[in-house]
Amino acid sequence: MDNLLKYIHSLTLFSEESWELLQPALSKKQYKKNEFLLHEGQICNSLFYIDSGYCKSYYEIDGVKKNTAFFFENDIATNINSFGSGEKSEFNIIACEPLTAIIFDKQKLFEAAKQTNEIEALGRNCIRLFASKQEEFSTLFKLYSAQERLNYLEVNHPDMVQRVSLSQLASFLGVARETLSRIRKRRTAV
Amino acid sequence: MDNLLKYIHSLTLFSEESWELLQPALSKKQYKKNEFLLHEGQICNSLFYIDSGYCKSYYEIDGVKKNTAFFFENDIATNINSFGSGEKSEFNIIACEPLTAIIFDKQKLFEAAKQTNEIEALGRNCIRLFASKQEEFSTLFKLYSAQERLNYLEVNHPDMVQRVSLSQLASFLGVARETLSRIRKRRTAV
DNA sequence: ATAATTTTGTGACGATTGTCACAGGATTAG
DNA sequence: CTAATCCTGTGACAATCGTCACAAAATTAT
Repeated sequence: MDNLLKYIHSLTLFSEESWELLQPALSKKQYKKNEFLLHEGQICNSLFYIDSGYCKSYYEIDGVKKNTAFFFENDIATNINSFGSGEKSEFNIIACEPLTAIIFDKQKLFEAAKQTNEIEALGRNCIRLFASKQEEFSTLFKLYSAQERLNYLEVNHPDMVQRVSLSQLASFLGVARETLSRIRKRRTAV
Repeated sequence: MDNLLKYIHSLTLFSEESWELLQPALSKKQYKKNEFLLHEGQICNSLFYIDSGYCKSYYEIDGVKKNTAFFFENDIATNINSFGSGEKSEFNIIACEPLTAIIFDKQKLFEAAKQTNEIEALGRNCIRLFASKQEEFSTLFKLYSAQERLNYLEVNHPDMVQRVSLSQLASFLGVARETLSRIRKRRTAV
């Protein structure tokens, strides 16, 4: 739980008492590679703090998998829409490596948040960070070409480019695997 | 303020007392067409509830304006990253029509939220909705081609397609104006 | 009402991308 | 270690898209 506590302190003021009150809402879980954190059709009642390993979210449309996000250590993974509205998830979240997550249970988190303002603020900050991240990647597509998007990732998220395979990254960047391979070739040639 | 109150009630439980407590954080403002709600370089200390009219967010890169979002009646417009972190905004929000907004002041909203859980829940819900919307549009680019994206907007956001001019919409969809014109031609021909 | 400005449509052409196909390299399982 | 599987690179070709240019249409200002 050390990483999580550091993460929380980086976000907001958090007393030891709040930390104690938060405990009932938390549970640690190990996932094998290719194990689902969230399955299409499920309702998402959790925030997944990624302690080690990484996972991705993807839609499956006509049998084709399309990656929409990657979540690494110190990220919160969730389906924010399903989590908030109680609707079924339209996408999957799956471990790409052996993964350890600390799971925030929605119901228990809300109960804990009633008891102290700090937990409430934590929840709000997590959602806000999540929204910022979505905004960042959403913007990428409107501002930049495929080549510039790769460039952006290499500068701003080098870990992603290093850890995620080309095929998987291509899907996230919204281009064909072959295209990304050629973009990379063009770039390194320059 | 009628519209806002309805909007709030659609989101969360809200007593008359909370409504009273919220008032100091609210102010109504009229914007002319092409007036800025938020300017690049400013820190965003507001949530803008759009009462009437609509606005857009856009980046200006090398003199070229790129639209990243449109906000219509009953939407909340803001720079969620700047609002949360206090960093300067990298983009603008500008009225596309004469516009009436009800502005939530960050500082006063936080003070009000300390007094009642309902206001706190309202703030959280606004941010969550905002995150959902970002996620929705972010996903569009990873799942669909330009033509399919237009299709999606026509089905799921017909108001946007109707009210926003082709050139402006093209920028939002990440394609050239000419391309969108041709896509539309192709589609109506079928 | 008229002029000025903005928006849209379209042709031409080169650049980029998607798709199919296949081969070589890397990784994983047994 | 060997076989099977997955991942990556590349050629060919068609489809799509961006850019430039200009004219027509629509909107706005005077």
